[in-house]
Amino acid sequence: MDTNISRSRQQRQRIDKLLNTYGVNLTRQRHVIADTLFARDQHVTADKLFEAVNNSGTKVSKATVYNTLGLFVRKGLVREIFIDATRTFYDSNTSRHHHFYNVDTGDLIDMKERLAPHFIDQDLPDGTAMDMVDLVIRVKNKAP
Amino acid sequence: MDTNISRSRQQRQRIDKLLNTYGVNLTRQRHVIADTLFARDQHVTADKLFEAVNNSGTKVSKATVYNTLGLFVRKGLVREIFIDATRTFYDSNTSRHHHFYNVDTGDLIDMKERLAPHFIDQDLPDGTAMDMVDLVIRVKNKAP
DNA sequence: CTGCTGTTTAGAATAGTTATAAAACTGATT
DNA sequence: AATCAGTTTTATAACTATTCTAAACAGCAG
Repeated sequence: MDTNISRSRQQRQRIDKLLNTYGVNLTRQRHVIADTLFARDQHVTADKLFEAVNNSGTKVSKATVYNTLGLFVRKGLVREIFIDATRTFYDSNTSRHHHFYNVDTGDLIDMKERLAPHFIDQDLPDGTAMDMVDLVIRVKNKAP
Repeated sequence: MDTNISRSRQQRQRIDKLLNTYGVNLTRQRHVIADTLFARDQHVTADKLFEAVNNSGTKVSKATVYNTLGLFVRKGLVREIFIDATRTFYDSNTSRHHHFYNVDTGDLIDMKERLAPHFIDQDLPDGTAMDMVDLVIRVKNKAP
């Protein structure tokens, strides 16, 4: 009966280590947020994460969820994916990959890396350096 | 002294034809909006367009600018480019091309097509068809 | 001319996000 | 141990981009 307790303890330590590695100070709020976010590889909106966090017992304000996600992005723990003006996803998988976005269902799906294009660092606008490649293939459901 | 008048008449006719071709009913508001938008190939935000339109004499509400841009997108006259939660650009050039976005300056720059990747229609998620490819290369200013 | 129908407009409302002021923490000093 | 200064974190309140909806309008039929 202590499997749950010991698993959650392990999980807690895993998160502690992760946040430390990326130079993020530990707080109660950040812990719950990270815990929920890194439970698995996922694409989540700030709002959905806010719901999930607050359903898990601990109360955290929506602003804190945003601030924390912003911090995680700056520290490199998660990646922001802008789909449209009202849909920003946070990807708990930061490895180099791109996305399919289903405009009908709203699902964001990982693209196998081999499909992703390889870019040349030459030919960027003068005086600029590559920051990040944002590739989203918008797909729609086939009519049945 | 009638060069201006005749040019604007020509321009008016060009816009009339354009909107007709794409099946957009003509109204006073749509005409000013289209006139401003298609004056040249450009990347413009709804807000900037709203300003430009209202500086040119005719008063149009911001909601109408948004509604009209939405209509133009659906009809295929312009293309939406989502940069982040607070920045949606409308591109008056709908030909197949992609973009560089300078995160320091906020400029959106066309990418020469030959740099753009060529995608395969195979390997899309099951039951889906390609809708549109959104590729934005985020660049930052080189430190001097 | 009058009533009907679909379309267009724009004021008001909404939703996602951010700024700021207050709260909590840290850790040095007495 | 208590106090204080400085810093970090939180979350309320405010903001801004966008959309909804009710009213205005245009075009057609009788």
